[in-house]
Amino acid sequence: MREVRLFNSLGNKMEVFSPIKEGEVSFYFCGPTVYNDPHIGNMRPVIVFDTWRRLFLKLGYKVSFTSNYTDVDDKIINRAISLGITEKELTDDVIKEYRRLVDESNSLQPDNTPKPSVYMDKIIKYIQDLVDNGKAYVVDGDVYFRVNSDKYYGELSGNSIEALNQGARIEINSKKESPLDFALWKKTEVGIKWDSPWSQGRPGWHSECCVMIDSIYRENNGYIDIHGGGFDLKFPHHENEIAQSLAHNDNHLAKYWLHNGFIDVENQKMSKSLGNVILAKDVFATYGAMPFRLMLLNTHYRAPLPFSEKTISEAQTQYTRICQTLKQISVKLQLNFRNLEKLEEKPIDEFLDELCNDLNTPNALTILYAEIKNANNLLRVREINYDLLEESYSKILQYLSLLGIRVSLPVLTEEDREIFGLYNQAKAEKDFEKSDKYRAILIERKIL
RNA sequence: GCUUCCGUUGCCAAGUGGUAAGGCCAGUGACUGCAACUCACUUAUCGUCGGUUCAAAUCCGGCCGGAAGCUCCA
Repeated sequence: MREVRLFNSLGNKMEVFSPIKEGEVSFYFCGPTVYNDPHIGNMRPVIVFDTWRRLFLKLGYKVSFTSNYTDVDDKIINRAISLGITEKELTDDVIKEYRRLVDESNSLQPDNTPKPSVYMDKIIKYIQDLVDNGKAYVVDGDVYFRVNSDKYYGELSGNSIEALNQGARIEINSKKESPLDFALWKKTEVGIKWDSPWSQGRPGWHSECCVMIDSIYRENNGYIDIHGGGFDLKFPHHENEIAQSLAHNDNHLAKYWLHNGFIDVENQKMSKSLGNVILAKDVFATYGAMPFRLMLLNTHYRAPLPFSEKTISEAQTQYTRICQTLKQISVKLQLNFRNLEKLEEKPIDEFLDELCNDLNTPNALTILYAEIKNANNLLRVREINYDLLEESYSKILQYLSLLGIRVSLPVLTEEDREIFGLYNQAKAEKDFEKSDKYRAILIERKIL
């Protein structure tokens, strides 16, 4: 199998991918907290990790892809209260919208989409295990993880317990043994809560992913190949996940940790407090989901991505050109009675090499553009070489499929072919009035 | 303060030791009945100072500038 290199945040270096189980990839990325309309930043991991997924599938791996919806959270409770609806009504709505956006971005839906609310028994059991083995302790109905019990703590983020202690802010919560300890369970008064051995309350955010992975991938002792998420999740979220997994299963939860960069707006992180949040549905409606996806792939997934009117409309231009060329090829091939249903898949090694190098989509796109140019050159000559054109077409379609860029192409009917013939004939006879008429029809049918 | 990362042409963006990919915009030219599309050509020595090296955008150090994390956040 082709070698895949990926940058492992755990260790901060490039590594050759070697799956836990031959030929299989278990993949998890931290999904959204479903309390609000997803913004464009939420879509970056969706699209980035979907592209990774497509690559592994193409290479012949059996991929198990999981992404959670965090449906238990203070923000959810607060918003539900302010809207006067239940938490479930709110999260169901947001999940529905999120799934729609995933579809629209041409990302494959995950194989599993666990939610903490339905894993509550397992979460409680998991926390109890940590209490039992001394890695966690109970105070006043809260349960905290004992960070000092983990001598490797800080491995992922490059922090050390000493350094973190220095930088720690003054803690309001003095119940904890150490300011670095984090909550596994919190006793609560307000909002949805569950019974537990310690109190009525809710689990901490850091435990949820651990438990769901532990549960879904139990046969692997809760150890998966790849865990992804945004850069900001590295610390403390992922650090804490690793700490729990080490304490519970004696493994690092995932062999490879992948982190995608942020989308910046006006050179700053997009955040609610800055008031620069841009909703995915708005961008999709204005510019289209495919240009948005293309814009993301224009930049390497680990790099920050500046979002602006300029970057998105540039991607729109690029997308339009790709579509235009592809449509022209498709029509030409159909007029030549080529069977587009059963295209022979031409090798695309060069392209795969780029993606296999830590998903270098910018370089992969360079290859795509070269092929587009090649196709355009094939199209503009008088005597078209249909074999070469078909080969080019096959490659471009494969490229786009790997990148998850969807293009809608016309399927010619008998009538279409006829009109096309008449159009060409009129043009040859220099009857431009007639040819303009046919051209208008062809344009209306989205063939030209 | 501590941790992580970044600084490449007008804009976006690859390249991470062997002499600067690609895209957008712009300009020139070509094709064309008109329009659209398309094609060809043109445009940077890599924040800065110093070091290592036969050779550095690429490694090391200082400085300047920017972002993120340390607190809910993709």
